[in-house]
Amino acid sequence: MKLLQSFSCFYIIFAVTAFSVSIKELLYYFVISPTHIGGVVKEHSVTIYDISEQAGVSIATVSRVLNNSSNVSEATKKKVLNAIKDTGYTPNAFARGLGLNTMKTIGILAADSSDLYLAKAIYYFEEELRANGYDSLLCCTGYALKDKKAAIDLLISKKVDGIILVGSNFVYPDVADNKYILNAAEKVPVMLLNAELEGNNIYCVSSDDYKSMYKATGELIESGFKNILYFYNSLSYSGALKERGFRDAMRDAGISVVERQLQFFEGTREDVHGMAAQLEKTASAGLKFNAVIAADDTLGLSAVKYALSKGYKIPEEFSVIGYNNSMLANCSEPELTSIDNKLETLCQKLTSTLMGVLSGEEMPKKTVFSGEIVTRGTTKAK
Amino acid sequence: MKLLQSFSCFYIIFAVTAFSVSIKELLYYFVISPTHIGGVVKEHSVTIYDISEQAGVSIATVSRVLNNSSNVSEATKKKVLNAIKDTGYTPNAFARGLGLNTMKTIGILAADSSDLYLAKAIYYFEEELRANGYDSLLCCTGYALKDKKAAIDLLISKKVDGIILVGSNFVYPDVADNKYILNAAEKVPVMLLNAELEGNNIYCVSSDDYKSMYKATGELIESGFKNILYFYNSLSYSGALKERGFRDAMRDAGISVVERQLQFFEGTREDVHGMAAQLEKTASAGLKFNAVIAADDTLGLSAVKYALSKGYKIPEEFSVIGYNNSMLANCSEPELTSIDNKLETLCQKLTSTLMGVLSGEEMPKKTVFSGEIVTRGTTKAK
DNA sequence: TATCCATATGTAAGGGCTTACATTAAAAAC
DNA sequence: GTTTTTAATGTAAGCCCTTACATATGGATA
Repeated sequence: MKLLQSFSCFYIIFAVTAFSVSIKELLYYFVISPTHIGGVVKEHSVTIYDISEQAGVSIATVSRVLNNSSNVSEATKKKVLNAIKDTGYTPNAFARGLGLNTMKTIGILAADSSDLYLAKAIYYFEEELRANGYDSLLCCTGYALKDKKAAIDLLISKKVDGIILVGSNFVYPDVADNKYILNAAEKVPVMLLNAELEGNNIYCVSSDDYKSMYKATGELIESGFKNILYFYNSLSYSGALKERGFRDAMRDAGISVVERQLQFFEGTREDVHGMAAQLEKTASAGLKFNAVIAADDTLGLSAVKYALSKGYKIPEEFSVIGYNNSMLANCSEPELTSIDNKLETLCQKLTSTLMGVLSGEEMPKKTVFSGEIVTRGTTKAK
Repeated sequence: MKLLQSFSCFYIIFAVTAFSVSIKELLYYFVISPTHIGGVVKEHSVTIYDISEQAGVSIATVSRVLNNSSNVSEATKKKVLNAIKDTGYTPNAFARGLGLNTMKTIGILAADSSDLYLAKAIYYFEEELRANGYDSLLCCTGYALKDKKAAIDLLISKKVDGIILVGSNFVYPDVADNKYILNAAEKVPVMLLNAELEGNNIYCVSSDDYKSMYKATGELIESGFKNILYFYNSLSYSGALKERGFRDAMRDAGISVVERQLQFFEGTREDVHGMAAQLEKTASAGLKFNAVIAADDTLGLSAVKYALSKGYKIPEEFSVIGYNNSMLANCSEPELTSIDNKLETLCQKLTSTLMGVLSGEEMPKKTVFSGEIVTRGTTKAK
């Protein structure tokens, strides 16, 4: 039996080679045919040609029906629509995109889409974009520069109509490092959330992190705290603003700041325990602090955790202010005072700006919203 | 001056119409040229033709270099790569996709990408997919059926190679409502995370939520709690499993359950205060409970909040178990015992299954992982 | 009735890429 | 030195749409 099979197989190959068809081609057609994908045999998919044939019209007419173009009689329209329904036809977005050079897609870049704040931003963007007929291509890049570059190239090759950089860590202090954004902006509009960068075709929407942090620090000082620790985990553009806000507020209050009073946390953004541990370590290394102002709610929460573990009375003996006013602020006990930077507003504004740019309107290159301190249990009420 | 302008403009139109160019065409070329997009004049973008010219080779060779195909001499390769670098060429993914009928893109559908758990899942998927050379098209659908349908159609017309449905709320109790998934699966493989559905080209990866909940309830009972409130906010597939796990565990322990002991929370998934308020209301309506088992960490956290507000000693007088073992579990004080359903493992498995399916391998239609109770401060250690 | 238009439909040319097949040049075998 | 093989490159067709322009058809206008 086995022998017979081999034989007949050989026979076929022989017969075919007589017609000068290569074995490779043979394999191609009979074995590794690319129409066999995903476990389903993809029957040659339905195209406008099939529709045009079935409806007895030209492909141009079909296309016109699909695009709701003018000058198609009701009768033909009906015929075409029926044919579409019968065949279950879906237009091929590639072919369309190739012709139109747009796929109505916006690339969204975020370092980490699971970060509470960024996730929220992505959600708002996706929602707004969809409402405007655009889709979102999501790329999470991590925090390394070269991955960000690669992701942008990829988005551009996918012909996105615009790029949104979610979060300030796309803009670097060193100007040269931002070249990759300028390059991208030569091809499509680039939108920055919570970061600023001058450049043609670059638009920025951000919250005034400097002012927010300056004000928050000021409030802590006013309510009697002088030994304030600044706790941060990002060297981003807005990170720098926040830090400056803290420093300036301290300086303006005549309080000097030693460097180790600014604590950088290197671990992951969710590691509440690690954060609390770092505060503990800092304290036992001799630094005295009875208040923490954090660049992020998670950091703020860890400070609450630390203070509770030390038995401090919050907010009388120990105060904490977080940043972003995320749901986390409601989770600790006492609840966390936090700076709300109006994320939803920012995202809406950014999207509408992008839409304006895409339709050729003149749009503001820079929009800044101011934040607001939401007072909860970790600071004294004024 | 104004007049002069008008005049010269008229002159041009006249001159051109003499060559029989329509006004429409004129407008097309001079005013609404589609090459003028996003405020930047999109110079006719670089194609392989430009590269081939500059490198002095054929387009086929350029393509071969781009695809790392065999049989290109080092010398030509270098020439081509230089030309690419010089021109800043990026391949047009549409054209590529049109030929290959794939854009190496997977559609990710989630009801709400800002939900802590779903966001994490999306993050893992994005990461895994990228590692496999695929991109992610993200659609957030909300929780309404018809929006889910529309989103799927959209993804299919964008020729995604597969679809991942993140979260169990894509599968409905009523079989007829799931037709839309079966339809999608006729075109591309559909992957379900934390849900199950029989069907050709549908693959499910989930955690054993029934067993986890059964076990967790059992532990609460064993440590002496009988008045357990089940707190949930989702009527999803896995939601039903969890509920059954709870009910069966109670029944098997000989404890009868009244319906209002199962509390459904209708508000948003982040509204910790609303959740706590509902527990408060339930208690003051006369239901006695000294333990809460929650279908989600946020719900669990709200129970901790409630218990603290009542002055209960946790975990001795009041115990809580959450679900998902998210970062929230580390945020409360005491920290929340929670069920870890191995999200990362699930996502990895799901992605690798999808990759297998896409390359034509036979893959398991259903994979189930069991969860694990991570004991923290809201339950007594065993 | 002859002329002109508006409306409805068709024809064909891209758009940028991949790839089977054809061709050429160089190396290996004779 | 001639023939065969192999490696390197080129040619051209096809992927499925959109749309400018050409054509056909009927009705309104002169």
